[in-house]
Amino acid sequence: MKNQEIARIFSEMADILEIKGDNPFKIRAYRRAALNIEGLSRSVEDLSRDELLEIPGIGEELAAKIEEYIGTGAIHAHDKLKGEIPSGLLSLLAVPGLGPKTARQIFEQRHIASIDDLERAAREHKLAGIPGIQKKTEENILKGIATVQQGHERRPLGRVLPLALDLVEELRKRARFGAIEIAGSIRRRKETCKDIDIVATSPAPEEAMKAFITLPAVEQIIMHGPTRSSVVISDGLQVDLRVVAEESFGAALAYLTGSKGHNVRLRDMAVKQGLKINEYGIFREKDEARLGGAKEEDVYRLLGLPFIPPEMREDQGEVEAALAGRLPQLISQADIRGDLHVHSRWSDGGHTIEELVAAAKARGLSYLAITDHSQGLGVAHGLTVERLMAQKQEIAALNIQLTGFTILHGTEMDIKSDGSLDFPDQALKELDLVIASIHSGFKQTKEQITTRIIKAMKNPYVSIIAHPTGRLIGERDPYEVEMDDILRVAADTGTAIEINAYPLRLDLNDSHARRAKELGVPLVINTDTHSISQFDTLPYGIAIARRAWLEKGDVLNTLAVKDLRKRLKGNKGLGIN
DNA sequence: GCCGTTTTCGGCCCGACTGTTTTCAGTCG
Repeated sequence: MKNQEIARIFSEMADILEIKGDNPFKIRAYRRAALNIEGLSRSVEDLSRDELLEIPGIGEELAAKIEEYIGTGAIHAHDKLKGEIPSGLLSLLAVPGLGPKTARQIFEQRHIASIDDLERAAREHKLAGIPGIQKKTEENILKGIATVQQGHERRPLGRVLPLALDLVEELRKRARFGAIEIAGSIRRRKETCKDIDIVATSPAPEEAMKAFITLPAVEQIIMHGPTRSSVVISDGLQVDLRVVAEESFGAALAYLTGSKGHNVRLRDMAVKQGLKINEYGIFREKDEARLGGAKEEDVYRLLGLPFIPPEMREDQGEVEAALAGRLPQLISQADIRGDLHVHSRWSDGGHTIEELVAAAKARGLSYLAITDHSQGLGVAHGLTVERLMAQKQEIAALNIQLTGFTILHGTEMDIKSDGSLDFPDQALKELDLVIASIHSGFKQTKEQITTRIIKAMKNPYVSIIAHPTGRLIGERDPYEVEMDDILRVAADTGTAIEINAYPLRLDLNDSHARRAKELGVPLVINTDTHSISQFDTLPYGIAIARRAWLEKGDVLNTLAVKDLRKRLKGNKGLGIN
């Protein structure tokens, strides 16, 4: 996908323009374009000129540059800009606290254009004396370099969200708080987050801030003011706390939830309506009269917009959809009626089918598909055809005893490296549903892997493709796959694609899932449970679905089991409705 | 460079905190 490459180029062009001191609005235009291309659900290669122009923040000039890149593999204006500053100077911008103005000064006055040289100069106090730099700035630069070297990568939502909830609980124990909410990218449920933003009210703001900066987990205080403080906690994660008055809580929550692009859009709309939005409220421009701000809804209502759910606030067309009254009714966890991807002790799961059923019932589900691994996956104790048939008997017997709950019998069948399927059709047609997925040959070419998956989808018994890119966030890159081709074939064959809720998978991701919806691909949200606690990862799958603008009707396992059987591709099974 | 029920030209979101300053620029979110 060229999107990431083009986004990186636009972002780099913005950096260079900033170092050069170019028009700030032009710089912002490049940054906005970069962000929006990065979050796009389709590859720019597949878009016509008109479709490119529909992307927020892309006009004639940038559309032409995108086309130039697709055609020639380079953008002339980018190469030209790169020639105007020394290579290496850009790398200085990676140091937190060191921006374009200072970087430029450092280069012009000391001819420093690498982080190594910068570190040496700071240690030897050779930066002091540059306008605006004294001892303290040298120290901060050294701290910033340490942060860069430690690696400040984004972390999976599945790690950061529980950590954030713990911090909130800890804060409540240590100081008096009124409202307290996690904001930022965690609230938008981005799949990875680089910091934790908390917004709160307190009857004793100073006490609240004090409690925050003295939390046991705090390793470094970046800044500490009366309404805002930032710290770094033990594992290198930055945490920001904002404390505001009750009348401002909603405005602050909206502001700190972002995204930045979304906020800019709202504020822009406000200005045009003679209003002003900041983190303290919504005000009338002419007399500064406060119109609202206690509730987040105020912000949207006063702009004449319906409430936009946090997961959609990415400046990816949600403002336009809201204006047109076309906001989707996002799916919620309560809509999910069953889980279609569950492993039992028959393969590599930790529990018996009965235990899994009890856990699913306790969570309000009304059906479950037992989908143990197939024979080829030896490490997971995959089932032979004989064991699969024995399992079928067990499930049939259990179903007779159950009321108001149905166990579907399925398999998670391996798509083997050579593209063949691990069970013969005669076995597959005995099942209620068939998941096919890849567990080997990750290093194959994009064409090979795409072909393997497409071949599986063309099998009439394959109902679902699970975790279609195989990624493990932060641990294993997705394998190369032409997702748009996969999704088109899925739509043609009626094969469902899974959103795997396991926090390190989240596969499909949000932008692929949004594209799937556009193409009319049926989707399912599954936990891929191997142990009972994993049922509780469902909210992460829901989060991805909501970020993809999915509605209840887009997801098959919101259906009652009877209707699910009608919609799932493959054998309708012999089971009980 | 984008964008338009105020505009096709002239606007473009807003504030906290820090360090280095004698009143503010730079950076960040």
